[in-house]
Amino acid sequence: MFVAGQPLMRPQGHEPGEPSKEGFCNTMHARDASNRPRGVDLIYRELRDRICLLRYPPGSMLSENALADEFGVSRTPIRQALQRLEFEGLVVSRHGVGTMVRTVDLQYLREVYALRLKLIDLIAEIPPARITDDDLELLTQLAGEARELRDRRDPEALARVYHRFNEELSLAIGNQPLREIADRLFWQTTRVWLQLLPEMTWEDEVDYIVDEIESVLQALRRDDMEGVAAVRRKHMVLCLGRINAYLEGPILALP
Amino acid sequence: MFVAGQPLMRPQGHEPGEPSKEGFCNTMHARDASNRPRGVDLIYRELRDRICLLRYPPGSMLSENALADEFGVSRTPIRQALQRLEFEGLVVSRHGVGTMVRTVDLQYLREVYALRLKLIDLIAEIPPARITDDDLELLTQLAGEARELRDRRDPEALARVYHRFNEELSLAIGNQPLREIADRLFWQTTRVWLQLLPEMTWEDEVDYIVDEIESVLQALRRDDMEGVAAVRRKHMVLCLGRINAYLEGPILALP
DNA sequence: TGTCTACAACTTGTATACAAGTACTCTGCT
DNA sequence: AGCAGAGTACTTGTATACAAGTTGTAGACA
Repeated sequence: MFVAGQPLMRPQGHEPGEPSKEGFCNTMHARDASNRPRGVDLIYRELRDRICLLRYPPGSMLSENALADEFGVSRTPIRQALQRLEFEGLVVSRHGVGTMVRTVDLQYLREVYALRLKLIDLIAEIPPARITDDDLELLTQLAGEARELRDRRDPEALARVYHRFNEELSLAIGNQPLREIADRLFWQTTRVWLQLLPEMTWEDEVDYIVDEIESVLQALRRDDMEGVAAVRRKHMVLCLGRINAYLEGPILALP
Repeated sequence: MFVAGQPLMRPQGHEPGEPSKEGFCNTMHARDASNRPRGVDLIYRELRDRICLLRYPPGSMLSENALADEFGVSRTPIRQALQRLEFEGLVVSRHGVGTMVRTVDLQYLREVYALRLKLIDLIAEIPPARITDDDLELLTQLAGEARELRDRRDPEALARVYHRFNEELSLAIGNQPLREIADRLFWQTTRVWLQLLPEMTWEDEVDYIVDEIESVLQALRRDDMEGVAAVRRKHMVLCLGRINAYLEGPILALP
């Protein structure tokens, strides 16, 4: 059945026999030479993006057969990607019925936002990973891309910018399990803002995002992680306020 | 490809078309009438227990074919369970080689423990779920079971008691995503203590656990969640101290 | 017309055959 | 002896056929 290996833990380094990779990740993602995801991971990311960019709105039915045809693979890898999306709460599968993009449960959304607010403080307390000049450069570029969208209403593009912004900030989290958690919670909630964006004033929303990116950028230049946390907290609360205004009941009762 | 459903989120309640279930869970687990897991979920839990009880020591190779034979199913459900275990960081699969129970990475372990210590405080801050008398009764019983093990050295049984203790406390976490996160982190770290238990003094370890359960019980009776957090924090730090004593470098540099 | 039933057309879940990859062994040569 | 290389016996990953389940619909019948 199983071969009893050395029952001791590995003192430091990497998995035995595993090729040395920078940024050893718990859930290792398959990547090719150019560090781009491939295989099942590529499918997973593509589907996640489609869901979180509302190309698959909540309630949509996803067909394993159709996806298999589109990606040129069999149902097996598709099912793996969908199973992962189900673990992360973005879809739900039922035998004989189909796989549906989950609608957002308000109670769950409240709890996720309450948790994310708390985690922002935690992230600031923990010594951050090193920020390179390239990272700051990318953030500057993202702020520019967002600003350019002010005169061209393109919600999906704006959402994509925000996703990249979040991805970049995630890299600064100096605690790997916390980073994984923060990412999961982000993807669980990011659809809601985009869903309500048509009801908002476009220019205001662009300005909010530009302000958030630039404020974070300034704080990062000062190595002021508490400042980053304050900015993110402020914008999250503001965003929640705007969301609350368009929902029947308030999403989050602030403490 | 997909049918555009109602693009609005569901105001409250449950998934449309989903049978009303108490304790709506994000990652819904298949259960039969008696609320016991079945199918893939049963296999997943069984394998997770075997790994965390060290019946599959770190470094062991798991054979999909052997597991399929043992559980009387094909490789497909086995692979689903293993994939989930891989998401949660307990095993690692490599094409052409096999599926190995992961050894514990010290750096990752440090980060998980640091995070768990922070989350304990968070759990206390959030309004808890209601504790029933049945829960208190179960905790009392668990303390008794642990006490009985003082004269019968049975590490696996003691670990099982502690797992049930943690499972019960998890139910008191009033924030569902936080509960899921705390559970995952628990299963990622619980092997380490058990692994080093043979080096410890058996009676002392039993006493520690009995003390933790009973102290938590007293705090719960007072509805003192901050007290529960204090007890858990204290015991986690103590446990870390004992672990540090038997490892080359300290696992966690306490702040 | 309303209702109940059987069926057909889907869906996801499972079993199985095959492809791809790795590691070890045994052989043959230097 | 030492070493290179083909081959073999495993492993996981993928494709496909089939089983199980659900839903809507057509049709018989009251």
